[in-house]
Order: sequence, then C-alpha cells, then structure tokens
Amino acid sequence: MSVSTPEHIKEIKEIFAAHLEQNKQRKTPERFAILEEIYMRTDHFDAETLYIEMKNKNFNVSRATVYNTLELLESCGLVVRHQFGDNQSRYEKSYNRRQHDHLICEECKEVKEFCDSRVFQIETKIGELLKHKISHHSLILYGACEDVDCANRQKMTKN
Amino acid sequence: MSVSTPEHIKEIKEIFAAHLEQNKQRKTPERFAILEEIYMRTDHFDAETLYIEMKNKNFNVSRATVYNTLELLESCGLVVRHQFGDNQSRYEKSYNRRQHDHLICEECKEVKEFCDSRVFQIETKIGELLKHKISHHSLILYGACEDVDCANRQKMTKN
DNA sequence: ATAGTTGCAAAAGCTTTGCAGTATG
DNA sequence: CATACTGCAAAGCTTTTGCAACTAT
Repeated sequence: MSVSTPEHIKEIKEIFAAHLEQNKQRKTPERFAILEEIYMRTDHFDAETLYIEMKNKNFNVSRATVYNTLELLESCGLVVRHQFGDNQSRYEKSYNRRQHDHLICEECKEVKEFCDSRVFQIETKIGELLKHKISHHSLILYGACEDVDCANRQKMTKN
Repeated sequence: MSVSTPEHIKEIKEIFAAHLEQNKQRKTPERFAILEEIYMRTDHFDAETLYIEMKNKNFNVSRATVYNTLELLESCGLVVRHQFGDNQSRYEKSYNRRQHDHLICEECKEVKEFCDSRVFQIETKIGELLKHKISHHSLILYGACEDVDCANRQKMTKN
C-alpha cells in the first residue's frame, strides 16, 4: 500500500466534504483530521491504534469520534473494514485502490495484498447458484512466510 | 449442514478421547458433553449461545470450560472457528465434512455454505507468488437473498 | 437559534485469567 | 495423591451509548 500525496489527500477531503453535504452532516475539523491521519498510513490499523496515534500527535479526539468517523468513511467508500480473525476490526484506506484480498502470515502477522480474478468468478457463479445478489466478499489466506525477516517481525509483534 | 447420528457421535467421541490421551489431557464429562452438544447442532453458533443452551438443558458448565473445550476441539480438527464480520467467533462441527465456504445474507443474516474449487487454485497460485505456505483460508460472500422468507427471518433476527 | 457532534465516562459484549476447590489418572 | 481441570467472579479488550457541553450551519 503506497503513501498518499498531499494533492491526493486534498482530493479525498473534497470527496468526503461532498458526501457529508449530501447527507446533511457537518464538516467538523475532527472528521477531516481523522481522514487525513488514515490517508497518511500505509497499513491495516485498528481503531485503538488510530486513536492513540492521534493523541500522541496532540490531536485531541475521542474514541467515540474515531469510531463514528470510521463508520462514516466506510459508508462513503473511503475506508474498508476487515476482520483478520482476531475479533477486532481492522481498517485501510480505499480510495483509488484496486480491490484486493489479503494473505496473513500466522507467525509474524504481516499482511500482504493480492488480486486474483477467480474470486469474482466465484462471486458470480455462487451468487447465481444460491440466488443471492452478492455485494462484496472477504477472502483471507493464512500461511507462513518463507522469509528471513519473518523471525525478526515475530519479535516485534509479540507484546 | 446435516444432523449427526448417535453412531456418528460415538465415533467422534472416540477421536476426541484419543486426542486427549495423546496430549495427556483429561477426559472430563464436561468436555464430552460439550462435544455432544456441538454435534447435535446444525448451525454456526457462538460460544455464548452454546453456553446458554447447555445451561437450559440443566447441564452445569462454565463459560471458561466452554471456551477451553472449543479451543481443544479446534486444535484437534473437530470444530472450525469463523469470523463472520461481527467481532465475534462462530463455530461449527467439522468432522467428516467437506471443506466449504460461506455466503451470508446481509439482511436476514442467514448463513449458506458452498464449495468452489477455484479457491484452491487461488491458494496455490498466490502461495507461490508471495512465497508463503498456505495453511487455510476464509472466504465469505456477502449478499442479499432473493428469497420470500428473507423478510420473515429478518424479524426473527432483530433482537 | 437549532440540531448535529464532540468528549467523557460508563456500560455493554465477548473472551481470558486467577484462584480455590474438585476429580481424573 | 499429584496435578489437570472446573466453576466462579473479576478483569481485559474492543466497541457502543448516554448525556451535557459545544459548534457548524
């Protein structure tokens, strides 16, 4: 996942602003600060991490506002929410990003992204078969890195 | 998902007993009662539901034992754990069952099962591409029933 | 001015843990 | 009879909610 440029962030803020106007919701500084923080990130973060890191940057937001804004951003498609198997939601920015799925190393917890068009063939076929209109999917592969850095990352993850 | 017959359950208990012996763990009545309760079910249940229903049947188990036993059963392959997008674990029996994935109706929350071999093609290809040894996957399709009973089920789900 | 939002703290929901008592091997 | 396991209650985490104060429109 790549870093967003300042121009990119400006564009995204405009999209968010338009969405808020359309729904008669207010354009508060907190909402835009959270959006910006999210688009500065390149990882798959949880709500608490986002909250803590904003606090660390001396931006005073509450957890309630973080959760509220994440939901808003999700509903307007600027953020996607995932469940990586640990009873906690993880989020990532999604504007201008190709749909993709995730591979998680069970040892070092690293998240990698991939695309495979066969998943859409499955959506189509199973949707027809089971008579459902499929709106989206979640595909997660779990595995083990064949990677020298895996052990190092493991140490960092254990806390 | 079909109901397990008494003979079937007997066989599964033997497997569990063997597994416990191998790992020098004790064959307690609670563990077998929980196993039996699970194999009587045909749904995708959460730990609390299992706990409550055992209480209702006047079988006195604790939550701690339910969670502990679910973990044991998962590690010996008699139960699989899923995350259907709501920050809560769901379980289902897995002995003698073909590997399958899930389709969830976002309106009535009904869970349907399906098989599509293309997932394994994805596993193989992406495993090679990203140099990971894939151990398992989770694929969930989210959609909407095109189904007359969907609305009825929705009413029952809202609580 | 008015009603949508915020921050805070409390509550809620799922899961884990500590511990004293119990029962398996 | 040693120690793994159980039940209970408390604690831990993530997420949601209620409400008074605030602020965008």
